Amino acid sequence: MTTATLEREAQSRLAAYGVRFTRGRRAVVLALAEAQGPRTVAELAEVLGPSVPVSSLYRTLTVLEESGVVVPHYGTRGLTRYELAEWATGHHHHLVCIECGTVDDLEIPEGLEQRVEAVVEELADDQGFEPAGHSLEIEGRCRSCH
Amino acid sequence: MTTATLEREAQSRLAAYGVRFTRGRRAVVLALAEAQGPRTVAELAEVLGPSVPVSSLYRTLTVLEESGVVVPHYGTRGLTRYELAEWATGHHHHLVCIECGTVDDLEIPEGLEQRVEAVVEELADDQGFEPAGHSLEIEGRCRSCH
DNA sequence: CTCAATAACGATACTCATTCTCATTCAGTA
DNA sequence: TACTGAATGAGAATGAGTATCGTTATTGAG
Ligand SMILES: [Mn+2]
Ligand SMILES: [Mn+2]
Ligand SMILES: [Zn+2]
Ligand SMILES: [Zn+2]
Repeated sequence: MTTATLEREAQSRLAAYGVRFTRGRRAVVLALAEAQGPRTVAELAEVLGPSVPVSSLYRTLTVLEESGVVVPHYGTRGLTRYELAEWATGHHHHLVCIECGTVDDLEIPEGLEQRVEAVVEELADDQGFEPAGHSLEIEGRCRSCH
Repeated sequence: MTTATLEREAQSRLAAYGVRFTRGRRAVVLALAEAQGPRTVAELAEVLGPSVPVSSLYRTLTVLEESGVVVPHYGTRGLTRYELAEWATGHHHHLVCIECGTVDDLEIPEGLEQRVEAVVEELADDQGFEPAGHSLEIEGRCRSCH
């Protein structure tokens, strides 16, 4: 997805939610587009510098989440991470380092993906659970933490 | 697994880690054994009552985690949950309610489990990642939150 | 273009889950 | 029983995340 398309889509979702696509919001969306996995507020603050103060960063991420532009990820100790929603990234999974906490994106083979989805539908139904998505994460030690 | 076996195993792991299996630690292990999914400190405190003060509960869970008796679960906003490790529960997955945050245990068919494991090994290897486990979670709305 | 009206921003105070500290109590051993 | 390190528990400290509120930027009517 090109940057222009990404911006247009984000713009449109924010508009549908009834808010503007401001400079700060654009900066956060673009920073997340550069990332190879979900990012913490601290990591984003590092990349963005003082142009987006931390209090604004938190508020921006909340707005982006509520408008469906980003999704939160809670897979690592004590820290919430954010990434662009699946309309932007495509469906994918994660490698989570249990040592340093970094999270990287990961694609899995289409065949497995389809079987996972089938099982998700079936099991969820059995339990009176209304499925909205699934996450498959591989936990272990990343290259740097071996 | 019987309560007696569970206690013996927990005992042994704590001993290997060099600490005692005290009354408070036993109470926490048994409370987790009763649960149908990972539990927050607040939920455990509710069940355990004042016999295990919150500051002790946190410390106890840290010790149990370090000795391999319990594992943390970070799948819901802002709260860490704990459950008995897989040697006690068997390998399983979770249903996570995106509305109320409750998490329930879930078994998946053996066939899928094996395929997931095969893919985990293969993909992790490709990425120079040393896999230690995986988690497959179904997100959606639970019966009470439909 | 000017001027309200409204949205967004940013510094700061606050909340609350979790961790730390330290004085006290407990358990194992001689 | 007395000694000693482990464990406990009350409360203080920490820090990620949220709420507040005065200021600034954007919008659109006139
Ligand atoms: Mn991702
Ligand atoms: Mn579980
Ligand atoms: Zn790592
Ligand atoms: Zn629910």
